[in-house]
Amino acid sequence: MTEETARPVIRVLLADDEGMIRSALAALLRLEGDIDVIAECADGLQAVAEAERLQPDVCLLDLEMPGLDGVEVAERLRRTIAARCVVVTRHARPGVLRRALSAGVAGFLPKSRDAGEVAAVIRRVAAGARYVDPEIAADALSDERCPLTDRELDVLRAGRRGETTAQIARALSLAPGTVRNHVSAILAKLAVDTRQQAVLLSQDRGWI
Amino acid sequence: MTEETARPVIRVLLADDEGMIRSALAALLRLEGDIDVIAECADGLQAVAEAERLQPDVCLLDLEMPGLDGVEVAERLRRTIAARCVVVTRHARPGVLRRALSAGVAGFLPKSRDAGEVAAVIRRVAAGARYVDPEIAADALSDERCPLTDRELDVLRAGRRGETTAQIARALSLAPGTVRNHVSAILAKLAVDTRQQAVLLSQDRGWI
DNA sequence: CCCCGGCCATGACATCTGTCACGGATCTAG
DNA sequence: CTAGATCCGTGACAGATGTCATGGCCGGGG
Repeated sequence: MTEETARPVIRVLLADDEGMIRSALAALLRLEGDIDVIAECADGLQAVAEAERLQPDVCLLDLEMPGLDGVEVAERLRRTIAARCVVVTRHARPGVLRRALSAGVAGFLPKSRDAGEVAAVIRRVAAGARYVDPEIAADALSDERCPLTDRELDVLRAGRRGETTAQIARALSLAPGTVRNHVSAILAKLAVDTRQQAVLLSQDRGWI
Repeated sequence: MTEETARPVIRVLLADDEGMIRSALAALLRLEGDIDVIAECADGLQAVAEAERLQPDVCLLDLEMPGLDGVEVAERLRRTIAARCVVVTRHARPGVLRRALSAGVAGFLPKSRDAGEVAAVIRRVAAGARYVDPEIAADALSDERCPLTDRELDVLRAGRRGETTAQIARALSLAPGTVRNHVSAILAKLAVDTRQQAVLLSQDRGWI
């Protein structure tokens, strides 16, 4: 980089629970002259803490992390620091993208893309632009929004591990019959036959 | 590398369905003087075809791939070419390790490890040694084997997406009552309450 | 040989789950 | 205010699921 003033070093925080990809991305980014990886985090809470401490220019956040996921991290950081966030995800679905954008995320990149693109996206985002993967963006335009009501999503979430009706009812302080009713509505709306299929479909779409 | 004769270049085939980690690993490995990435594959079938065509020294295989998974690829290659295989996985469970070792895999590395270790493992494996992640190996020694019978595993697999009893019965050419009986045995053995919990537990343990 | 243990398969029965019709609460539009 | 729409909560009913007892089939000992 010959023009340090025109292109100052971009300070990047990296968060991904998968050690191999985290370290690989960090190594590749460090090869770029204008990018400085100042922190590597393995979960969402750590990412928030380090970001608030170090005030990076850009946060590169994996979506799937224990504790807080990438979008939740971005949402918290929006209120406390000025960093711009890029969310990277394995399962890039329109629902997830919508969630990310409404959390103020500046970049959205599926892990199916080449690692070489990451540096380019970081530069664009650091320069104030937004970047959304074109393919996902196209999908998001012509897709169906989640047809489930809030309470139905609660029920689905409470039963996503195969919990029994009685357990869900206890967790949400409802009568078992009410839970069954919600489940019934969910199955009808999603046009599937069992709870498990409803859970899989909703996870696939990024609704839960 | 000053001694090319003592350390000839290791020809590596790389297979991972996640483009970002595949390209990142390829880029890092190419920085090593003694490693040559000769192929990058996105799924198991492609990996088998390319391996048989190019005869690599080492195959670095992701476990989770569409089509054939990493262990299945290793199993096929064992009979056709001399390449040694390293399996890399996100969910490193004792059951998976056992499956991998009985397929003749020479190296086993979870994705929680640092990307820098990959090159070292490739060198050791290429030199004829075996490498198994010490942490997983320790787990594998003191663990419980799958208590389910073959037929019970069939039923579990056939119902892993939330299929209905009737659908499972049709898929396996059984009476619905028989399927319910197997399911009942599964739930008792795994000490869980629903099919979905049984599926999740078994996937977690690497049994299906 | 016969018995035993494991696995697979089946039908009857009890329980759980999904469906339906209903009432109450809240919000919006007219 | 009232009508309509939407969502939440509930109980009664039918059908699917899980449990149990039973029998056939094989392979390994006594």
